[in-house]
Amino acid sequence: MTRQRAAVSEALDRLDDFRSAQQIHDVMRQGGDTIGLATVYRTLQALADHGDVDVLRTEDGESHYRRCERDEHHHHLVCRGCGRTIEIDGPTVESWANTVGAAHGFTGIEHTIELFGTCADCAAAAAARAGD
Amino acid sequence: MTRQRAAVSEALDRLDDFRSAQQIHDVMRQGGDTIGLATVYRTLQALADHGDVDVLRTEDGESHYRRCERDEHHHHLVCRGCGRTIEIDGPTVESWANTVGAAHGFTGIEHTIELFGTCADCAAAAAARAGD
DNA sequence: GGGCTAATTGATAATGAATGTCAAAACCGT
DNA sequence: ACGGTTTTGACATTCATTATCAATTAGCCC
Repeated sequence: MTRQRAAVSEALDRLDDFRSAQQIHDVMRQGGDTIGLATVYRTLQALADHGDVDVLRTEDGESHYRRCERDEHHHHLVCRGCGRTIEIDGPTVESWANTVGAAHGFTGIEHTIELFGTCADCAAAAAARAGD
Repeated sequence: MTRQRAAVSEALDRLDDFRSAQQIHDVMRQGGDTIGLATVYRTLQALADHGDVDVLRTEDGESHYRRCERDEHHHHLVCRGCGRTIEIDGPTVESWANTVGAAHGFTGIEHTIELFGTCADCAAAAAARAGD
């Protein structure tokens, strides 16, 4: 463990929604950390491999990272408006995925599941704006 | 409809698994079509917007396209070995997604679900190789 | 602490998918 | 065929990510 890796980990603790590697790098520099962009990328990837951060591929192909709270396999429900993220587990989908895969003779099933929606706060805000 | 758009559509008919825009462009050129890369990108995107092709984001951030067989919303089960793709629908997951979203006060739920596995043929081939 | 070796860092260059540009070419109703 | 609009495509550009590699640092034995 190096100073830089610890700093990335700390930065992730302060942030609580998905951010790109570059955003994390910017935040760290503004917070006074001296760290190179390449190192941020490397560290985030290492953390992701280790299962310490969640990775989300945005629609335009960027990877966004976020400290994950739980160790087990899980998915996300992300608000389109504010980016608030809720970690969810789904025994239902896990078994569904395996069943569907097995039904077609597939083994070693893995799955990618992400949910997007508008959270109650953002929906209320949108309604207020529309009411003006 | 122009000659180029028709050609892309035909190329997609011949291909039956997910290919990148560049691969499709290459195949077309080798097949004698005269078409620019930019046009392939534009056409694929238009087709995707129209729901005529499925888009899959690979792990390294590339978009892969494939003619889709059914009109309704559906997901994919893709073989890691040979790329064979099976289109699946999942009333189970659809309702699960909405239920989970609603439970957290989210509205307008959308979801991304992809399944990956090893198909029976590829599993058999792997077993044969291991047996040597 | 001093010294040693291997791993890590970071400025910069390179990569590569995807998009913007814009003049030339193709389309279409008349 | 004609004029205006749309589309095309070679090329340049953007931008996230990865490779490079010399300089720095971590880990460790004494």
